[in-house]
Amino acid sequence: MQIKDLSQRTNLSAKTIRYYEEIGLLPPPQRRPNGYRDYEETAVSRIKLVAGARTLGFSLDDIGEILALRDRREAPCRVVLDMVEAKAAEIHQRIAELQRLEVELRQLHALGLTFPTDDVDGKNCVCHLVSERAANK
Amino acid sequence: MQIKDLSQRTNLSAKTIRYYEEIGLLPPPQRRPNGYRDYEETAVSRIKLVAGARTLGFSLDDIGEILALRDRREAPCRVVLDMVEAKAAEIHQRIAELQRLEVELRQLHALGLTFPTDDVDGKNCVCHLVSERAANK
DNA sequence: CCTTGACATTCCAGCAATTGGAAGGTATAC
DNA sequence: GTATACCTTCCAATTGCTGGAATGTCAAGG
Repeated sequence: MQIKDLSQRTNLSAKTIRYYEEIGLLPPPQRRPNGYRDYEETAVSRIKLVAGARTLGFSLDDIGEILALRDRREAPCRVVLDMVEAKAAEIHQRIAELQRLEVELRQLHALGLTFPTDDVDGKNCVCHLVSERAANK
Repeated sequence: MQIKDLSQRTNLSAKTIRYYEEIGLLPPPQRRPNGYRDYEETAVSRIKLVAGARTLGFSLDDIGEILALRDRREAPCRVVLDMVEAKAAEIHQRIAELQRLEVELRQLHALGLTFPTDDVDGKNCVCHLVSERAANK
């Protein structure tokens, strides 16, 4: 299987697949006499695991850990389960932060509307409000 | 004013301030005879604007735009107001994405718990579920 | 006078996860 | 022979810093 085929079957670009190989996530495949990479069927499932984990928000580092377990013939399921839980918690927290930020932006916008919009020095407009944030936070 | 003083008054590291200068967000300050940067009072408000905008989630590119307006003596308030609104919308969308992701992670975790945790080949455990995501999304 | 410490300077490298492009080789069809 | 669609490697860019190395400056204290 050429890299293009693998790419199509996993929805990852050939570029990305080569990159994963470079950083050690994928074992270097056999090469054809012409130097082309020649993948076996097993590469598909390995990459699918990587791609699936990526879309769930896991870092390549995390994924490397999972694959390392599998390569040592230890079942990674327990670890993956824990990681999934941790990632959910992490995202939960990230959401909370972003929600706070959104509220703040909306408030800033509302307040900014009550100010003139032609204040070059920013002494009395939304820009001033932005500047003042630095000190308060 | 030395860079350290400026750093303390803006809560940005000296490293960061130098970096901002390097990418053109801050004008190169005067130098003392010994080569040290010597800032004027105006630098404080400029950096505060940058820092405030950063904590609101704006990119340095966005901020560069704002500062460019100000430097041309055009009031940036209108533009900033629009940017604030756009950023709020952007974050709103990001939150929605993350919420979908969190739900998915929680569901995956719940489902994964019903599977054995000692499946090395990943044929029947949470790992398999992760792999399958790639094809479906 | 010398040393110590806290400043300052520049430049180089690295993080994460790709992506883009250049420069070149190869395989297949027409 | 040539067009095209692959393939290869390597280098650079993205974003926003941060760390470290190597070096210079300045003030205080013994």
